[in-house]
Amino acid sequence: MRLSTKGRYAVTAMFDLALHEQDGPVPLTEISTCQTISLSYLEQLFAKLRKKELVVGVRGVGGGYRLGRPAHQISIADILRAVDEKVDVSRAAEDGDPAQALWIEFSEKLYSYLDERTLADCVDRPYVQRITARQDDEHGRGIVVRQDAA
Amino acid sequence: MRLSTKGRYAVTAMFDLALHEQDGPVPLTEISTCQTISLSYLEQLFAKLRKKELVVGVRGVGGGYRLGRPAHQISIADILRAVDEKVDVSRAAEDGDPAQALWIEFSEKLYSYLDERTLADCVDRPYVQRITARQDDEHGRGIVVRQDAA
DNA sequence: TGAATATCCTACCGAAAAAGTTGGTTTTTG
DNA sequence: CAAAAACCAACTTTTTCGGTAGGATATTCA
Repeated sequence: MRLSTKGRYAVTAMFDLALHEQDGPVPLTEISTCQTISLSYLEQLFAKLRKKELVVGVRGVGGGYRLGRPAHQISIADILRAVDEKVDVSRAAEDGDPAQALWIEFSEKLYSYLDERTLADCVDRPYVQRITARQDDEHGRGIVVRQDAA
Repeated sequence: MRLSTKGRYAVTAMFDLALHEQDGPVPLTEISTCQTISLSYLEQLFAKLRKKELVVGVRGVGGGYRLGRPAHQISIADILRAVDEKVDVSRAAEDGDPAQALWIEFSEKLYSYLDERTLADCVDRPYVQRITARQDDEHGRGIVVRQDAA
């Protein structure tokens, strides 16, 4: 189990894709500038996400990335596992140490918790829908904070 | 938020202390040999735990470490925060990016989940079943997907 | 008193991971 | 063709992880 800034980058990027799911593919340049992550680092993360089929790349002008499957079928744990590729929760399950056994028990609970949390759970809420609705009417999507919505 | 082998070391060590709470202080040499972690690395971790008053050191022969307070008052999140000392969950809360906002929302839920899991919960099972039964109507896995509770 | 046990403390080290950089190539659209 | 984008690989820098080394201090017990 691992959860660091790397995982946060991946999850927030996936949030972004989920938020703009109906607007066609989201280019990484947008996420990069919007979230101050280097483009190439994002590319490396998305290579892993694509390998796990959590995202689909669309090449060429107007391309970008889309979700690999519906948002309610992608859990946070899926995303973390994809970018970490270190799922050895049970490093020493057999040595009979009680404290180790308790850790395994705990981490399994944590995983099942993270497996229950889908992108749809996190994104589909009225508050966010209102925020993004303002952005989506414009095709630009560059700067997030607008002064007026004319 | 960060969760890696470092956090696991700290948590399992704290499990150990909680398990032997009534047997007097537990020396780090014991945890070290029992769990194949280097003594000095453990000492470094416990320096941080002691700074946050999660443990109390007892010097001299027959010494070791005891819990700093009752097991039901120490959460897993407490332990992780102590050894990570990087609690900047809200790295850019104000820049208005919806995806970032969603991450903050999510990580706060995760933290509150980890804050409810105390050492006592993990070590002393029957006691905990009562606690968690109070939290979510469904007993068992402790899956808290809904957050309607005000 | 002195030896043994243990916490406490500081500095340093090597390996690994994280994060970013550079410099491309393909694919697609206009 | 030019621009926008995914794709790809090699590289560098920075940080963290886990460990090593060498102590100092406190306590117990013979």
